[in-house]
Amino acid sequence: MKTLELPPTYDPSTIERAIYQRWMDAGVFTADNESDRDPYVIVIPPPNVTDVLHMGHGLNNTLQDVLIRFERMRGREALWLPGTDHAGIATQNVVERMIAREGQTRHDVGRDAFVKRVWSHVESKGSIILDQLKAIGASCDWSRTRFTLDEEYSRAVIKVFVTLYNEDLLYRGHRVIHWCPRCSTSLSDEEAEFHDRTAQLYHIRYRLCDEPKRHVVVATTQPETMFGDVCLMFHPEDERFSDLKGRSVLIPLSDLEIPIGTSDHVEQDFGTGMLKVTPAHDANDFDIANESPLDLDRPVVIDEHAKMTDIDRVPVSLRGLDRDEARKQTVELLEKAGLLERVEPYEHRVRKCYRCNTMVEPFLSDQWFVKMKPLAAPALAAYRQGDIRFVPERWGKVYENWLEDIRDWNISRQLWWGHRIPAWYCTSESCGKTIVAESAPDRCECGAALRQDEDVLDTWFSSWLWPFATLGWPNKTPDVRHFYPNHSMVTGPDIIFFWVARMIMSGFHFMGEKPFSTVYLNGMVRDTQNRKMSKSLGNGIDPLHVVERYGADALRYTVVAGSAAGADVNLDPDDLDTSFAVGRNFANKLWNIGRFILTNLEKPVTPITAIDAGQMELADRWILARTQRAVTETTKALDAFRFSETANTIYHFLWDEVADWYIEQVKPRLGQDGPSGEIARSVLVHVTETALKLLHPLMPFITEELWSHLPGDRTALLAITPWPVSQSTWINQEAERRFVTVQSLVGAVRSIRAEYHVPPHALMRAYVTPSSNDVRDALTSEMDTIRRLAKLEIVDLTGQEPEEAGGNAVLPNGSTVFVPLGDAIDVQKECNRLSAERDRLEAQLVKVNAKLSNDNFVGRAPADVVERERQKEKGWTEQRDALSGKLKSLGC
RNA sequence: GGGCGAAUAGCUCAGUUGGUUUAGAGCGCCUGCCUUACAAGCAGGAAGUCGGGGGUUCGAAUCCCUCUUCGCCCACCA
Repeated sequence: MKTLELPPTYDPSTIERAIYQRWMDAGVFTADNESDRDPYVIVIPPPNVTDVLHMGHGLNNTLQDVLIRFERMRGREALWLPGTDHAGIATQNVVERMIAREGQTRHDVGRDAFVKRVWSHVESKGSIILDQLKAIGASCDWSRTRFTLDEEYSRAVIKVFVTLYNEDLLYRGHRVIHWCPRCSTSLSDEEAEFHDRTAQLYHIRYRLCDEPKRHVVVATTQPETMFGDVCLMFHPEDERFSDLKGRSVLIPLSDLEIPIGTSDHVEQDFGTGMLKVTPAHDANDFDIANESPLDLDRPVVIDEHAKMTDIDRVPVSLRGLDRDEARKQTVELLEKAGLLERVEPYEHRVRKCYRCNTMVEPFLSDQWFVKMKPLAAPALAAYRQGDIRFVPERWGKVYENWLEDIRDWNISRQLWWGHRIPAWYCTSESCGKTIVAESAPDRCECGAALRQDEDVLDTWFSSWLWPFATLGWPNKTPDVRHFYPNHSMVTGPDIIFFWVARMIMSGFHFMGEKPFSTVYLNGMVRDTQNRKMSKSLGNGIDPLHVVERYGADALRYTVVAGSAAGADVNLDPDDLDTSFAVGRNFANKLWNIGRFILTNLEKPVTPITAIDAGQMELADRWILARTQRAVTETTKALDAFRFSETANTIYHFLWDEVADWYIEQVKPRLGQDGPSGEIARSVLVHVTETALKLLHPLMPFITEELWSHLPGDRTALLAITPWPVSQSTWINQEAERRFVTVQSLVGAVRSIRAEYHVPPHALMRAYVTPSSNDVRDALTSEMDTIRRLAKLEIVDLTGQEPEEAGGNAVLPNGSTVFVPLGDAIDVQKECNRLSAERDRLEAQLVKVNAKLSNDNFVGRAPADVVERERQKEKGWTEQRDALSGKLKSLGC
């Protein structure tokens, strides 16, 4: 037996570190790929190496750890695979900002030196992230930690690129993509996020060449792109313009002649119904120009720095200007020339870079794309067949809609930090061959030298392989065989498109099987104003800070209890005491329960299995039954990903039932030598053990610590102790019912004492009229408990009440309680209370009577429902009659 | 333009397929207690026409319709 002494206050900081070390020393997090046990695998959504973790990670990783610890205790071979993401643009931006402070750009530093610089930054940040995960108790298998730019992982990424290319699912295309002028890279559709914005809609006059007095008005939000116009288009059925087809107009200011054509894509109702087509600066215009029978050029008038180009089409005074300045000056010039008809405010959406919030520019360039339609098909089918399930379900629809009209994925980025694209171009102009291969060939077949593509891959093009590349794929490793597919994926709904959907696609394509079967989408952590927590808003909460102040368990409990069914969790960054009070208080309560038990277990404890159930008291049978209910409910809730329900179930079991009732009941028994004491100690230890097991996935540190102090052999860690099974033999409805009677009697007496302000230490008498023999037996067997907890000297069960004034109450089962008050009673107050009570009962009786006299109800409702209503009616009638009697006796 | 979500006590939210609920919890509030595990505690208590309106049903916070207010996602009306 270990020490029975615990420090009076719970100090998480010292305990948590030591406990984590014990888990590591015992190797309980390390998964065995040769185990006979059923695997259970979660791969971590790899945090970006750029930043330290925030509260959102705190929530996300706590939920994963809850699942992993639960399944580990259940006997599965649990693997939680940790790692980090190189986060292409985000990380490159951070390091660029660092060297900008030194007055340099990445081009000054040079590619190799810059990448080296990023690596050293990443190595320092990456270890902080892993330490943070350990601090919140994450039971990851650290021996399998991965990074998306690891050598082995990179091989998988390159292999995937080459494979898709050879399968004709990946190609180099020339088209208009989203370009971030600040990051100077292309972006995928998902990376260019929409933002609402009020802009100006400029109505511009284009003069007709063959009829100079007449002009055509075109509405646009971007007049500066007009120099890149190649034609105007109207809808073929638009009669307003039917005479214009085949004629031509002059671009204002540059006086370049462009034709007028028709296209189905033009909306007749928008603007003037006439569209300016600027193929190099609008993806739709690019398509329209491609489809058009007209022979159209694609002039570029805005460059990669969002400045006007210096081609002939652009007026000299505008060349080299930034896009905003160019717009301003273009509008002024138009106004001067009398070519601006009007300007109106216009609500629309613009796309911004998801990393730096800069407005993206449509930009015509060569990029690599993945053909997504063929990859999406099996991913869609799997969802529709129910092979992959989303929790909460609604996110499945979001996933489905996206896959249904998925578009090709631009995967090349004009960055230096990332996986270099494995494509080489022949430097001989006459040959011009492109070679895609896993390793660099020396020369082109034609003998000329080769030049590797300068670009790197989208960071998501590596993370979409995470569920299997982390296991060693493309090698057929034991890990791949044993741990694929994974089981649950726990992440945020904001990356369903970026990551979840693409993982499912790559899983089917490269592994022939889904990567995981359940996707749990946790909510966002928000502040009191419902804003996302972010660095820029300064409303973030550092998980480490919370761990230092209140402990990891308090943090974990708080976020788990607050996250019902994927709902957002609100926390106040300015008031951590309040935000984490629930977890902190519960941890403290738990600690004190532990302290009480340990200081009261000086006598030997008999195993529960050796106890004669026939000698148990009512309270023992009751708490054992409640314990079994807690086991069943907790297991059910965890199986269904109902995290907050799990938290609530254990909380109320431990606090309301174990602490407030059972411990109070057994206090006098624990030190006794006879069977009553022996049983109390035994049951208390059993109940505590079970509660600690149930709570361990949520609050691993404090439960492990308390576990180690409990009597018995504690060499085995709680983390790998088998999950409690439901023992139906302990379920005892009779005991539960009877103990409720005891609870309600004690409660009723306490209530009467409080109402009449009876001094707390004054002993009183209670006269009870039991409504049945069952109630009488229950109260008789628990007489001592009732006397002690309700501070009574006499409990009279004869049903004979003395002729004096007193307070009374009716128990839920219809029994009545009368407590004489002597001089303390306030007759008027008591009369008011009783008549209010009777009125309430009358109202309820009216309702239930109506229900029961309704043939429809009696005939059609299930028999047990009807029976319940009858019982209600009976009980309430008795209560009402009893009250009437009381009122009369008080002379009201 | 489509789609989704939210609205329940002063605050933050539970309420799983309609019926073991006279709608719950935590915080806050009121009353009384430093009862030798815990004042981060104990006991008792007040507080809600479940956003408005209509419907289905024997029965609705729960299902349907509609309106109002907020939030999110998607979409080639420039």
